[in-house]
Amino acid sequence: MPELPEAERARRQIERALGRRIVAADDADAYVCRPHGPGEISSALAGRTLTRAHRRGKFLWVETDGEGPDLGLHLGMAGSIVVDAEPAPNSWDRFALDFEDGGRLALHDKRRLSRAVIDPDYSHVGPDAGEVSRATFRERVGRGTAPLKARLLDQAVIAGVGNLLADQTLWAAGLSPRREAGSLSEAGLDHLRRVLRREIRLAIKKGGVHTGSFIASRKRGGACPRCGATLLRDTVGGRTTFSCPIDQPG
DNA sequence: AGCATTGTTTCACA
DNA sequence: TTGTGAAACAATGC
Repeated sequence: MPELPEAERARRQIERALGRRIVAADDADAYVCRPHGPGEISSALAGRTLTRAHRRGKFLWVETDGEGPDLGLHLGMAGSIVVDAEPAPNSWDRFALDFEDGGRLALHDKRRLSRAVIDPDYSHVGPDAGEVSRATFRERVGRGTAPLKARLLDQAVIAGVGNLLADQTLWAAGLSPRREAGSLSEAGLDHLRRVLRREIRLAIKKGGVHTGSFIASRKRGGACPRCGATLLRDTVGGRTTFSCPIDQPG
């Protein structure tokens, strides 16, 4: 599920764990915790306290007290953050922090594409899609010959837009996913940014990108919620893409 | 059985 | 430089 709205909800979960002393970390999954070896994250965090939870796009990091390191977290394709829940027998907890008070913060992921890293390098990540200024959005998104959707999905351009949010936003803005990014006018870019911010805000409020008004119809043979036309399915930017041939002409 | 998948990174290639 | 496509990663669901 994780796109920007899910990552923000995860950040808010992490906030519930601030101020509690860490006893140990379960970092046994060497793939999720790469490049760290077993025990490395645990020894880096034991005795520390989480102080602030941050997010840019889908990338999360948590500060620790004093000279402690940051803990970087990413939800990958299917991860979520669960605080103070009993680990079920067959829970897919790929990483966890155990607190002195008996509580627990778990990175839950049926797949294993999520990440936990000490002092993550997020220098390649662009400005957050929900906070980027109008001027910055214009100059970063409104350039190049790539399809507009590919531009939106590029986390180095702006951070946080995933496949579903991209389709939802482009549909709501009436723009074709294949539209050349650099061909949009300033007014067009401003409109796109407004729509994107609205969709992000709605998705955070309603519980995730899957609540988008377009997403329920986003399947083979689905009909456009606005005009009823059969949706177009193809591949843009390497990802399966649905759009309305009538309402997203260009 | 086979294919698709809400993400990221890397690499070959145009 | 810029962009594209594919592969790899892991595991589940249809």
